[in-house]
Amino acid sequence: MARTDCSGALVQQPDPSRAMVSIRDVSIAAGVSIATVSRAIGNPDRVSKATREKVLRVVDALGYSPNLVARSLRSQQSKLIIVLVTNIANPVLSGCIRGIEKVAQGLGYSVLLGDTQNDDTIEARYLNLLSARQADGVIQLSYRQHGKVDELILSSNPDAAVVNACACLDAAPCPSVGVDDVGAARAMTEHLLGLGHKRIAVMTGPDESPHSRDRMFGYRLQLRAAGIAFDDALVIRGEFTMKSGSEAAAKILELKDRPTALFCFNDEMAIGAIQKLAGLGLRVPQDISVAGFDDIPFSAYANPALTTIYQPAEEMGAVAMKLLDQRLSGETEIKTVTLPTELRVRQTTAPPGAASGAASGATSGAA
Amino acid sequence: MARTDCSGALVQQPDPSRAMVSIRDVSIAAGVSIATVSRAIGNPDRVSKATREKVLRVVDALGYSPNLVARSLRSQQSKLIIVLVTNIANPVLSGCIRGIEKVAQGLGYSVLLGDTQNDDTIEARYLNLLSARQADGVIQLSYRQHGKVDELILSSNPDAAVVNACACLDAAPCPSVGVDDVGAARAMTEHLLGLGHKRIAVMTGPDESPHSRDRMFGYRLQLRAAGIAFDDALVIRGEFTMKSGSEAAAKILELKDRPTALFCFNDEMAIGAIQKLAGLGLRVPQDISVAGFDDIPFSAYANPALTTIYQPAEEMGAVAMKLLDQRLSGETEIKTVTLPTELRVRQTTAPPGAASGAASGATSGAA
DNA sequence: CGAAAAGCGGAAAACGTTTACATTCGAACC
DNA sequence: GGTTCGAATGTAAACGTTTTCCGCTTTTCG
Repeated sequence: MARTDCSGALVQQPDPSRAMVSIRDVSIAAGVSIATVSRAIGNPDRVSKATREKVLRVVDALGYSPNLVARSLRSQQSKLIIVLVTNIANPVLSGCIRGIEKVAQGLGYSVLLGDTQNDDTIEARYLNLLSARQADGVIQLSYRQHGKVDELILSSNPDAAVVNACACLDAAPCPSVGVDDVGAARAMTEHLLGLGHKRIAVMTGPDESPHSRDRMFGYRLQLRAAGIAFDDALVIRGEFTMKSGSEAAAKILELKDRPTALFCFNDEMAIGAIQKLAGLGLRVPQDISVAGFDDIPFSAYANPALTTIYQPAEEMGAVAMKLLDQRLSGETEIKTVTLPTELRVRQTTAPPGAASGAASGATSGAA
Repeated sequence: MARTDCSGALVQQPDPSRAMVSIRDVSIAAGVSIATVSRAIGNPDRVSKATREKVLRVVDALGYSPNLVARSLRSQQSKLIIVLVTNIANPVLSGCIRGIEKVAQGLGYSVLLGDTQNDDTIEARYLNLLSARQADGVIQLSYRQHGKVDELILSSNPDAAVVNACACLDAAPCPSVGVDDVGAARAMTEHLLGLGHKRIAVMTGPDESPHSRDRMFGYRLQLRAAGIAFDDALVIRGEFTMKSGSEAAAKILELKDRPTALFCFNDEMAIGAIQKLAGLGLRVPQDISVAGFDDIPFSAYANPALTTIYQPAEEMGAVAMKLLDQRLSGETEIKTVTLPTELRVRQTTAPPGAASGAASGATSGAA
């Protein structure tokens, strides 16, 4: 009897019996051997046209779809890749994931996402899928550096199909894609210096993070280039979250000679900081300029719109997936790709003590 | 020769030979049969203590880890589940995913994330993993209703292991978890009415979205309860994005009798709308109140902080995963779980024409 | 002390494919 | 017309497990 689903459409039921139809069923129904069915599907030129069509008709009629598990077992590859990410809610990382997925589609891979939550146990669980042959490769998408990936995979098997993205470029003994954190931080510092700021505070993430380290390095380099002495009192430590940015911002007011600009090492921090500064009666950018890093989607819509550094997240993901595919195809060279960032000047930065409201507004937020 | 990884640690190499070590290798090295090795690992009580320890020692020494593909083939389950999501960058959905992952961990499942980008082809690709036995079940996490899930899976196999989350509760012929959109929209409308607003505009998402439909229904219900006639001119259509919210906000000013409040059906829209309204010279909430829906993390840090409806995203994910597990364990009853929402009054809503700045500030954003 | 029961471990089938090798058959070549 | 070659298809091994069915040894109990 014909069933009607909730959308009201009349639906065919190719396979009335519950049991899964296998290649054997197809071979019997088509009157050929199992091998011929397999060939008709995977190597169409190895069977005659007549046979191929007959088989494909039966495949259709029976609603057969090959058991990928069996195929994996036999062919020793799963066409599955794992993406390890410390925090799926991070906009940069999720942009990167989207880039990975898009390229993976085209290359015939499915993407298994593992949210490690910065937990070694969970990370190890996912990596186990690699050694258990349930996945072909791994893209590591995170700030953590000495996790299980290094330990479990690369050290015991330097040829493992691992690629690094959105993390430090130099340390990992595997192909990587990322941005020039040092250069980008220099550009932002230069922008602030160019506006006339002399005392520029920075808000940094955890010391272990290579991003913290590299951005700090860029900041110091550019200060030196401008002949301004680095002042450790202007360094505020926090985490890469809005909450932490909000909390840490209070320390700004405690400084005796209050800085006129604040460079936060990511946008969430900056957004949290701006909220707290506004609550404390400081106007941004009139009383203090604030800059971020990442250009997450919300930054363009923040009020005022955030000056920040754009990272090509989606493109990083795309490149990472391509690198992984090359690796899986036998490429052994360890490539490192650096993608360009872009300074996006919006409304949170202005000359110190500027009477006029917003900055020149060169790049408006809402595209 | 001992290798040193980038972190400087000296690393053991349990398996110097490149080839993967199999259960057969273990059985030979331990001097037992393959069956015994399998039992020692999977059914520890079925072998003697002495044998078990001997085997496990060898397993350790050789660095053996079972081939999950072979195990899947034999045991007919992959311990993999697929999460289909229309947009991974959506904060509600990524919160939900996190909830799924947490529960999945505990139940021994790994999570395969599929970003469908609202594309039927991609969705079908992922669903194919189900029929190909590469995955055990699916959690559909999206607004789209008549996609391939209904068509391919449920209609031809009503018992398929599919669970719906964050979507409409009534239509899907499968277990679901979600919130009471109608009730939540009523609560928000009541809040605005309670502040004294008479002309409340709404900004809705695509008409196909069950969220649009239900939230609109709640809005109208509450208007009627308050004896206020529904005015179609106050309905602005858009998409659930900041960009769309920003664009649609311009229409507010074109209305002849300008509304004093704007209820956006998600937070992104509201954030986009506020940005545009501010740009047009309207102060929020003094000149116009704005409310959102979802309570994404940024809303508490927006300036001013957004009044909105909190959805328990992570908990929805957790429940969805539990429902799926029940389904996979043979449960056939189709359960529907509704989780409570919460009205979070922040700074973007105030009485119409209020001279004072912000609202009472009952619930401050930064927790 | 003998028989039944229980504990332990081995042999082999099965899961559903892919593919190397074998077979068949017709066509082409000398 | 016989030999050779190539195309088309079939046979069966292999992928690495889990698990059923047995048989052997040891214990338990009458």
